Amino acid sequence: MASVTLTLPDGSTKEVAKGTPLSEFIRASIGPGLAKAAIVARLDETLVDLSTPVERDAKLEVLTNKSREALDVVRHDAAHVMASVVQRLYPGTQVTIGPAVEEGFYYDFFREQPFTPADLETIEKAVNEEIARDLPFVRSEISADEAIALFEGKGEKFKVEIVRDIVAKGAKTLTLYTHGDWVDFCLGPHSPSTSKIGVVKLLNVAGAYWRGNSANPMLQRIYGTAFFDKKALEAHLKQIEEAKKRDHRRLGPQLGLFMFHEFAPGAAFWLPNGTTFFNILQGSMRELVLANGYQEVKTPLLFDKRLWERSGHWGKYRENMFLVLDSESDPKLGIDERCSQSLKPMNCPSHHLIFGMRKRSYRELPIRFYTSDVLHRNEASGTLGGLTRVRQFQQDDAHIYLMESQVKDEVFAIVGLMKRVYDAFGLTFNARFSTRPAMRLGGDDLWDRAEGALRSALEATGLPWELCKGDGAFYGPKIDFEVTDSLGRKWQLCTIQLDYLAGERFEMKYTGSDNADHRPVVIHRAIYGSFERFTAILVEHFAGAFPTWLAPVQARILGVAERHSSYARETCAKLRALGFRVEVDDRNETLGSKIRDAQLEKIPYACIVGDNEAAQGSVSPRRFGGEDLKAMPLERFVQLLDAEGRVPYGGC
RNA sequence: GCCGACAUAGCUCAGCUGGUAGAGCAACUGAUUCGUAAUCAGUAGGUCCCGUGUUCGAUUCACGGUGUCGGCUCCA
Repeated sequence: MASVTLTLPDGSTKEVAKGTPLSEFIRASIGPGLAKAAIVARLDETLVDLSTPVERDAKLEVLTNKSREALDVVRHDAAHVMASVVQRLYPGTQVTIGPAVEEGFYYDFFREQPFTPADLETIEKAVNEEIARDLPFVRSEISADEAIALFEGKGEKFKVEIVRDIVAKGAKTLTLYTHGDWVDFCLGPHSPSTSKIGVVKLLNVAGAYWRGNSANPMLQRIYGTAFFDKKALEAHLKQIEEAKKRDHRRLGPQLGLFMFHEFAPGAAFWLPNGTTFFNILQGSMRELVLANGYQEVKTPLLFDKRLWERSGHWGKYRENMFLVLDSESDPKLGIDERCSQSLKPMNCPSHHLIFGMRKRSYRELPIRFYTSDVLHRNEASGTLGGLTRVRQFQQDDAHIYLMESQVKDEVFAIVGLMKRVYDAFGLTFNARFSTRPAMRLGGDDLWDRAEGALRSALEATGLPWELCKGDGAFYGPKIDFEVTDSLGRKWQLCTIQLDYLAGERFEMKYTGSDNADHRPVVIHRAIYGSFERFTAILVEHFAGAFPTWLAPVQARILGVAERHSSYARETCAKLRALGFRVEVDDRNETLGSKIRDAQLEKIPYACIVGDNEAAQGSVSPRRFGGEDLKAMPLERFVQLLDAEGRVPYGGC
């Protein structure tokens, strides 16, 4: 019998008879321990079932419950098991798809009646029973016709649609997986049997459109998660709890940062502490950009719709714009004809108008206009949520007008500013470089130059980045930055976009050294993204315990007894005069309870003042978290605040 | 916008099948004058989200609306 060679991760090689199932090979040639622990295997680059026969020379890696990819596989297993249970418990329910996702898995079902939380409990229990039954996952192949007949016979319209699509793409045979008496069409791989899954927890049920298209029927998506053992599941649930505690929607009002009201859905009220916070973000960004060649401008909030017609937004994004009704317009007309103005949803066109106010020289370039005006976008009601998705917001928005030859240096400079800002907050980030999409404007030579400039700028920064082929905007390539917060969650904050279209649309031009007119290239860029969203991320990143330079209240002076009030107030006044954000707590409460409140409000320093401090002109600061710095002269505390209170990226 | 859930005191939440609401914390008043995460006592606090309906009677049931939450779609 012919044999083939498998190369193991340690580099050793083993001969095996051709056609031997992997599981056999692992048991016989590596060890029964690993055979028992194995969940899936990687043959060369592909994940495969352990039942797969070995047909050719390959590299082999056996994945066990130590592997993240194996976890994804059993989560997919769990989705299958859940679907089988749901169809048994709720006859008539149709199945669609059910993949593993970042945190677990889901399965989309079609059923008229909604699943209730009680249903989820029932399903979860049944799923875990099914896991305990240790049913093997059995793989089989059938022809396309058989597959269609099979699912048509079951009345599974959605499955039939998927199968037909795959057949249309040229597939002749399809893979099925069966566990117990339940069968699904699926590419796999799956683990050997249900007991590999460990433990399943169902989390919630949500609506989802069939194939993600709002014109299609609404399905019910059941989200769940699976782990190899209970301990890991509990750790995960704890992590969800921790994230909940940090939720900016809860902490924001609690810390006096912001609130919402039903009279203005999607628009924040910035409370005193929040306004201070906002102003710190805004002021430090202003200092930073002004020190780096930007010019701040302010433009109207309300614009004639002709501006949006010129920019191209009126045709495509009118749905999301707040229109202003002309009071004298004819009520019989459509809304489009009755509105001639809208609140601005973005700053770019108004910056373009400033650029175009007069003839520009190449000597002036790059010109950098910075604005943090209020913007309005009429987002669909169902999408609103906290500060991350709002209708009214402000951006640290800038548009840079420059020659193509300046793009590389400019992008490099922007990334440098961004790095300074994100480093200050302890946010790590990675870049994604998006190149020309299929639908695009401009010739290949233009795109070659544009992508080349962006890429070389990125490479010059030395930051890691990944290529996203074809994800660019139709008017130019872009770089997206994704930051990772203290809980490991990723947020897409900003993009640097190259725009070759705006120059045309707004007939922008500058006179070059050749005394001829040229179109400038435009760069759209923001570092925070929006102040609202950035605030939300920072609140959750720091769990509300901001560093001294960012804290709305940097220190609170606590009198030990009421007779220390006047000294507390004097001290507070002195610190305020020096520009620090300080307040006094001279309520008739015990020191312990005042300390507790300062701690709950996450104020960086609680300064205790009593008889000793009043006599010596000192304070006894206690750091957030409990560290007692003991009595120190006020001047020393001033030095401390001064050092910690400085914005790490303010100015130059 | 779509699917589902939720909305009770400032906050966190009780309130079984319909009979006009309760706790803790916060607030207020008084006592207490205190040294690093909650001093004690008392008082007050409600359009049970809004509207309509069913009912002798609605916080509770039905319908409509608003907002919020979990998702989908969207995010120039």
